[in-house]
Amino acid sequence: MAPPSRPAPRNRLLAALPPEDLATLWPQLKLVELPIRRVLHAPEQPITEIYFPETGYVSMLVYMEDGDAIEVGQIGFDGMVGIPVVLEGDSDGLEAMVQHPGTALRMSAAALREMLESTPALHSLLLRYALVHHEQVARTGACNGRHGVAERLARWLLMAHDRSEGDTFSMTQEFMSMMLGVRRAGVSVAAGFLRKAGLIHYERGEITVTNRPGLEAAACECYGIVRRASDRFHGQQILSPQLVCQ
Amino acid sequence: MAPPSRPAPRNRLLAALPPEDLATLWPQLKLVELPIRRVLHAPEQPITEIYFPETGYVSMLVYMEDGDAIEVGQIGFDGMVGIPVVLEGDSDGLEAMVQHPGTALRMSAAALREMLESTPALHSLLLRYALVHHEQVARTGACNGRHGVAERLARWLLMAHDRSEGDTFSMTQEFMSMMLGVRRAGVSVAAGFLRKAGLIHYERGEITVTNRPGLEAAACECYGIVRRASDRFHGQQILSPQLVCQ
DNA sequence: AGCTTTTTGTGCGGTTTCGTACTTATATCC
DNA sequence: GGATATAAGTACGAAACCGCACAAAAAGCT
Repeated sequence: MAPPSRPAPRNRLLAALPPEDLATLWPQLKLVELPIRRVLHAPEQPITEIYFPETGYVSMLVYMEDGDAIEVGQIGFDGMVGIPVVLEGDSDGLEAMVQHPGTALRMSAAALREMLESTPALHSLLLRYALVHHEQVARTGACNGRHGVAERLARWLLMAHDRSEGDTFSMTQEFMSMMLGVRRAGVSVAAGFLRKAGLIHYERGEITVTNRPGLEAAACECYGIVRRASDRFHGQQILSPQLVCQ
Repeated sequence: MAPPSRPAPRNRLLAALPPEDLATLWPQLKLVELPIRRVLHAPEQPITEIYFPETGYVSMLVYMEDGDAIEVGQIGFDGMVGIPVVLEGDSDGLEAMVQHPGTALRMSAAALREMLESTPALHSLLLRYALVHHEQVARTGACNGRHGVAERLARWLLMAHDRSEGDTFSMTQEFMSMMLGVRRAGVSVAAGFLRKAGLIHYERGEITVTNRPGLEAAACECYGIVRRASDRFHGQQILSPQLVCQ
């Protein structure tokens, strides 16, 4: 787990940095594993490490009094985990939990704070990312209030697909029901609907997207809106095939 | 509408600035009216003016394809309208609409951008405010997904009460139903429930909070969580009576 | 092989909310 | 004063979702 060698990082924020800034940042970064369900940041706890995912992704969760949680955002290789540090805070009320295992480049929050002061391009980039993420959270919250389970499930699967490597990823219905804030039985019915329509295939925790355009049609508008905002931010860089729209 | 004379502003962000920074900022600020339903920022449109409300407050709204909207945040004298500018963006996907009329100190986005560079205390303050607001939006979104209409209405009334001057404010059920993203008939029933419980009184668009502790008990936990996060941010400054917890 | 655990499908009654519509009461306008 | 517009209460069938429970199938463990 020594500092990785020098090829361009998969993380799109790091990849968007000017080469000289990336070189300055590099010694601070350490390649770490993101094991499934690992909590990277707990609610109201000081954030000491920040993460730039390379593969896999992280869910931002709000916990309710009754112990139930609901997802309000996802962060994969398109973002960073630890936005409160960029906003000069120590913590926030959200939990950051690994949902799809993978790897990330990690650095200490203290080192990031220093870097932000000395590296204007990094500061600007992360602030603008914070804005894009804020839009994602706002839209997700609105979607929670107004769209049905099947539409939201389709949207959620598309978001997970975007941040996965292939068309298949591990995910139980129990987990999905937690993310969407609904009953597992509700997910079972909605997922059955999507499967009968030939959009997805799944079996004991392994989900495969078999018809992505169809899934996009089944999802609510919120998927496309958040996705386009993210694409606009990341600009016209070369994207992985499944991240290219339509 | 010339620059106002020099007493401490009601806006808590401005009031929290070091006096010398406030003095620098002052010439840029202009006292303006916030007429009800005025759209300060439209979705995806460049933000040219930012606002520090003194009285009244602004709703942050997400619009759906079908034209319906839902509120994801409120900004009153505890905040600023125009967070995307602080995050080095031009716009976001939200609409900022005046919900309770009042006044604000306004400045151009361009002037703010300059100030942010030359005034570290302002920059830091507004970034930390952006974080608090982000928490509010995240929690509101989670609340939309998991709590019922009556609980959310109680929460919403408390938030409106916090940002109003007295115990009475203007608000039709039609408007509330839009904010909560539910039917007007649903608000009618929920509001009737709160009235029968003696918590509020209302009549043709005039709502009065008659039992605030009772209303707090009727609301979901989300009110207190967001409120405490805001109080923590604003620190131990002297608060207006109705903003003091319990 | 036999047991346990995990994952998924399904059913059912109850509750909430929706969509829509109709009614009543109060302002406002001419 | 009468017409019109606005605000609010209510009703009712339909739909979505909940809580719960049980069954079946697959995977893992001893």
